[in-house]
Amino acid sequence: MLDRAFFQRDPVRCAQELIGCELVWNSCAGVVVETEAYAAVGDEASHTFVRPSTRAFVERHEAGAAYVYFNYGMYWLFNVLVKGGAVDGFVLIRALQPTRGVALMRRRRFPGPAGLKPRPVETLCSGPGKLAIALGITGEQHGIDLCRNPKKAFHAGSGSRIAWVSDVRIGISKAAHLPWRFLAAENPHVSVRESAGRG
DNA sequence: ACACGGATACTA
DNA sequence: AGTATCCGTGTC
Repeated sequence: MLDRAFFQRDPVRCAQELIGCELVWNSCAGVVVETEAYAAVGDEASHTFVRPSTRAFVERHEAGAAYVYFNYGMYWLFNVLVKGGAVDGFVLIRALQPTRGVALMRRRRFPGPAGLKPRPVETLCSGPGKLAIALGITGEQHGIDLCRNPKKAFHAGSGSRIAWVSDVRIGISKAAHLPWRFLAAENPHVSVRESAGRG
């Protein structure tokens, strides 16, 4: 399980090194294949820029705390607090390659009677809203310590370190030019492929 | 292309 | 109270 020291560095470096790690969430798990870094200071796209409540969250929680928030009236988005390095911030987990609990993920993502054609595994966690549904992450887990319980934690990736590429952040209207999105190279489980000419 | 839908932080 | 905004997804 990744310890607190892992998250006591700057968010960009954490976002890079989380690629290839495994996120374990109860009986489900997946390899992190897409992340984005946000800085707590000077980053217009970070909640800390406009929300006093988020700035208070940074103050009151330790590195490795889960920051879960509700967006677009429908989706929970899962971040981890990074604190204690050169700058504080968050890493948004944007996509996973499922490794355990795939059947349960499929039930959560596509409830109701089992369809005649099952959705491909690449669609289960290929986005921040999708992976929260697939893992069962909600606001109930907001603020929990991800360095305490191995059943809700990041774990070092098995085998060799996965190669990542960087790209601009997506889905935001401000400070989107920063190359703070990181993806596992040529991985079909990411939300959006890297734009041309990057890496 | 568009609808879906709620928390947060503004203005007043 | 009313308004603008928001790190998204599925279907049109």
